[in-house]
Formats: sequence, structure tokens, C-alpha cells
Amino acid sequence: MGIAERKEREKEQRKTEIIDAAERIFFSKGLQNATMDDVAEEAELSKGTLYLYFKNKEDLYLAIHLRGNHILKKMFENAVKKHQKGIDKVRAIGAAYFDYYKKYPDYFNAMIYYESREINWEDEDSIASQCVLVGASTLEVLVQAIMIGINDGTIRPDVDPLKTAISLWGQSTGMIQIAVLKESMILAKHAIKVEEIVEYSFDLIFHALKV
Amino acid sequence: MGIAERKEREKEQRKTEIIDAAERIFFSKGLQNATMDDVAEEAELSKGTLYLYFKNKEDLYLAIHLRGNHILKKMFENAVKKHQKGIDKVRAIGAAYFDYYKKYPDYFNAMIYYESREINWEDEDSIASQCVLVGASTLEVLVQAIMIGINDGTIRPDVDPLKTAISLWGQSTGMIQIAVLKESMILAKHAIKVEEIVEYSFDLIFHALKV
DNA sequence: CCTAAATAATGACTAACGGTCATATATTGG
DNA sequence: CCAATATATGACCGTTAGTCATTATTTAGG
Repeated sequence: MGIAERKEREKEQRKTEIIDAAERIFFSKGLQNATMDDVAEEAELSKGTLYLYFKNKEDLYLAIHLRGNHILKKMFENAVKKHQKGIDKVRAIGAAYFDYYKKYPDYFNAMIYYESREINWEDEDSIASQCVLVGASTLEVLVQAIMIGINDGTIRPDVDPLKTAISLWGQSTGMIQIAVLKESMILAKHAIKVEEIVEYSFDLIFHALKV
Repeated sequence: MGIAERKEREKEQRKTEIIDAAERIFFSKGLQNATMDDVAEEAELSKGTLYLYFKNKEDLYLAIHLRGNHILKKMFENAVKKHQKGIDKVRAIGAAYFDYYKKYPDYFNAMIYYESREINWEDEDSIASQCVLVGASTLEVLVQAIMIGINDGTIRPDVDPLKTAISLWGQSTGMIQIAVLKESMILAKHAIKVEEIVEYSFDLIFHALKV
């Protein structure tokens, strides 16, 4: 049955088109101000149709979030490949994270936004749980890099790979978040650039990992 | 004119009562689900009256946020007092931050929630700008502790106090945030407790500061 | 005390938005 | 060509943030 397959493809295509439209709207107007009517108009579909493809507004936003997660994972994997030593891999992941923010600030903000709210990440099959899966595998890239570093002697052997990976992840996210957020406030007042403070912060962290 | 003063007092009193009611409602139902009608009922006032005291829902929420900020600052100041050495002061601040989360998770979440959204922190006189002020003075406590540590030789002399303070702040916030958030997901799966991972993360950070 | 002016409080109302569903249109298989 | 099925529509509904004309209370002066 080629028709069923074609229909499946078309359905995926529609979904993609809707996410594209939603991205343009959400990212330009901000999630708060963007309405489902806006998205519908941008997608050249009726509002009701959106709900045939996505459970609700949050689900649609999570679909965008998921895209960002995939990109981030790819960037981590690429960063790791470029270096031999474990510590360099870890550092490259840190740099990649910051690159991600610079290149896709909207995806980064979508992440921040959603990490700070009550979502049912549990139920299977949902976009939310897919986000969790991709997130876990992204973290795994970091865990592996740390383990390689321990084995090749570039990272202190007494660090716990998983705990360290989670720490680095949380610390880096918080750092970028605060740097961006406080830019206009604290940083501008002291003439510190976002880049500068994030680099500084990363240096601090890696200083703690080195043998 | 004693009357004007009494009226001023009463006005402040009302404001406080409204914030009290709003806290109960927002914290029990969650900001998303709590309505201004709920708050009005809890405060035993009409909805219109709320808007005589607060510009909008966000403003009311920021007033709660401001309370949290004041408490946090107090806790930082107390933490600093209890120790002599700079590094110990810094560590105590870290512990105080985590204590703050444990003792006032709702305030902590209010902070996270608001740090991740578009707010006009600029305009003078607003509650938002008061939050910024208190936040800056809280950070200053940390900056001072780091400087003391550099002077008494317990902290590496080559660290930049302000940049380090901002780094620690961002990293700690991100860490607590992620630990709490991922508890049900990643942490539970690996049988790691929130306390444990946060402590671990703090150790990592302080390892980087020591001489 | 009484009353007019000023201040504070009210709640019905509006606009906007997320989400639904009966209806309409298009596609498929026979 | 015709039913059956799948897809799309947009008027409609319920909810809620925020407003404002009206009402109630308090103050100050005579």
C-alpha cells in the first residue's frame, strides 16, 4: 500500500510545516504573546487543524524544544570528535553549548523556559518524553567524554563521571542563563561581556577537573 | 498630619495582606492555575481592589519574588558572619543557598520562574527594579566574601571577585534547578539524591577556588 | 453633627485566547 | 460514480486578566 505511506509522509510534512510556522511566530512574538490563531494564520491553516496535529499549545512548543535538543546533541557529538584527550573533549562540549546558545538563542530560551515549568514528562509517546530521551543521550555524550578523560589521565580520577556530567550541565546552563539575563543589568554596569563571563566561568569549572 | 501617616500604614498593611493571600494561592495552585479571582477571594477583597494595589498579576508575583530575595539576602549575611576565613564564608553562602531552596522551595521556584521570562526590569520605582537592587546587594555579599578569601590567602589570588561571584551564582542556581527538575528523571534512575548531587557540584566548584 | 469632597472598594463587563465540535470538503477504494 | 473514510474548517464556548462606572466609606470644614 503506497498510499498509506504517502499519507504518512504528508502528515509528517504538515507537522513539520506547522512547527516551522510556530517557530516563526513564537520566536518573533515570544511564547506569551503568540496565539494559536497567529500560528494558524502563519501556517495557512485553520486553528482547528493545528489541534489535529498537536495536543495543545504546550505540545507544539515542546516540538520546537525537541528540535533544539536534537541540534544540541549533534553539536556535542561533533565537538567530541574533534579532540583526542578527554579533558579537551569536555571543554569542547562546554564551548559547543555556548555556541549553541549563540547560534540558536531561541532554542536555548525555549529550553530554559520549559525547564522552569511543570510539565508531565512521564507519559510515554508524548513529545515531552522524547525530549527527555534526547536530553539523556546528550548527557551521555558528556559522561563518556569524562570517562575517557579519567582513563587517559587528563581528568582527576576521583571524579564521578555521571555526577560530574550533571554538575557541568547544570552549572553551564545556569551560567549562560544568568549571563544573558543579567547582561543589561549587572554585566553592562561593570562593562563585562557575556562571552567573557561565560568563558571565565567555564575556566573555573575546568580548573576543578584537571589533574 | 497623623491621618496621612495612618493611611499610609494601612495601605502598606493591605498590600501585605494581599501578598500573603497571593502567596497562599500561587504556591498552592501554581502560578499558571491560580487566578486573580482566587487571590481576591482569599484576600477577602474584590478583584478590582487588587488592581488598586498592584499593576497586574505579574506585579503581584514579583512582590512575592521580592520577599524571597530579601530572605535570601538575610541568609547570605548570616552565613558570612559565622565564619572567619574567606573560603569558608563562600562555602557557607553556597550552603545557605541550598538551605534557602530547601526551606523556601516556593520562593526559589518563583525566582526561577521569573528569571526565565521577559520582564521589564528597567523602569524605576517598579517592584521589578527593587528585585534587581536586592539581587545586586545579595551578590555583593558574595563578592566581599571572595575578596576576604583572597586577602586571607584561602582563595586563589588570581580569581576575579566579581566574575567569580557571578559564576558561582549562576552555577549554583543552575545546579539546584537541574537537580530538582531532573530528580524524577535522571537522578531517580541512578539512585542519586538531590542533596548529594548538589553537594557534589558545590565541592567541584570550591575545588576550583582553593589555593 | 452635617455635608461636600476625596478616597477606597466593588463587581458587572469586555476583550482575548485556548480549545472544541458539528459541519463541510477532499480523498480513497470498490 | 458512489459510499466510506480521512482531513479541514471556523463559529462557538468557557475561562480569565484587566477595566470602569457606580457605590460605600472616610475626611475636613463649618
